[in-house]
Amino acid sequence: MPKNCNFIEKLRGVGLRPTKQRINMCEVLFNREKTFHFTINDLVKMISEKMNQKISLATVYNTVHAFEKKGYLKEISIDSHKSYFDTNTSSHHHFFDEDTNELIDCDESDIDKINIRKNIPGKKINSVEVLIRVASDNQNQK
Amino acid sequence: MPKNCNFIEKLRGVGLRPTKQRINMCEVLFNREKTFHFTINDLVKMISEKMNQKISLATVYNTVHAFEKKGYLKEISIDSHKSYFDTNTSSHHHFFDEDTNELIDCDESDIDKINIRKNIPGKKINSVEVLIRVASDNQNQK
DNA sequence: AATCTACATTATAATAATTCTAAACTGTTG
DNA sequence: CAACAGTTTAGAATTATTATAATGTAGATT
Ligand SMILES: [Mn+2]
Ligand SMILES: [Mn+2]
Ligand SMILES: [Zn+2]
Ligand SMILES: [Zn+2]
Repeated sequence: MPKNCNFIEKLRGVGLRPTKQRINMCEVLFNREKTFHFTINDLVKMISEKMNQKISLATVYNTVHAFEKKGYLKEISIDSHKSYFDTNTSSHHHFFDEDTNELIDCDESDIDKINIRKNIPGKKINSVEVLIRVASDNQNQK
Repeated sequence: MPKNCNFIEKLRGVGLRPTKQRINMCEVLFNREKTFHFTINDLVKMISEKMNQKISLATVYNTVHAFEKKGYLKEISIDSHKSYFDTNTSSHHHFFDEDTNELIDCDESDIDKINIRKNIPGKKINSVEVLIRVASDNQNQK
């Protein structure tokens, strides 16, 4: 199985030119078993390590936003100071570990389907997502 | 029923000095029928109008964060560019209208209780909140 | 293959949001 | 009222993000 070719086609498919930076970014983001969550800073480090050279911060922002617009990434905002991107772009729920600042996907089976009884007139529902904040359980530690 | 006295006591009760700025802020935030959602910018405008004079932006930030820490306010983050505060500090769900950028509370009765089947070892659940993004329904408009 | 052109990358500057600083001010205590 | 600690303030500093404009490159055209 070829490596980059997939990403070249993937990029071409949505009208993005397969540049060196974008292909590297694709490999860092999508060439793995499982989806994951990252911050812009995480990503800059990962790409620089992979490429063994600097990548412009502006390019990382531009490309992340391009990928987001094309549906390759989605943003998950925890609070005004903590924003993550997710390579899992399906609609899904999250645990957020307030001790480690780690974002963890919920499986489909972890939560019952959410039933919304109210609807806003003239509006349709685009997404329904749950955020479950967890933290270390210190009540039985004395 | 007295007006400010309530707020003076409220502030004292959590160890905050009842300064002019804080009392004004309390009146803007809590002296109303219903809870509401606001941004820092909204609030600065509301306070300046009420006080008929400038209030330092740093004071608004400081005081909002003091109130947040004391449990008078909670932050609701929509995405990295849209952060709101809520005078309803109970755990509750929201609709977010992507057309108007308006945040709307869900009533208790609008959503069934959410049942989480998974748990993270050693962690307890602090909150479970749902965000329902809605937008204008243009599919039957032709 | 050389040329062309639109798009992409880059370093850097600009902007926006938030926080810090240090001086002046004010609520509280005695 | 004196004294102190906490608060407000204007403005500076910091951080995150976006804009700019020169340079580089992918892909098409010859
Ligand atoms: Mn905050
Ligand atoms: Mn964004
Ligand atoms: Zn996820
Ligand atoms: Zn609310």
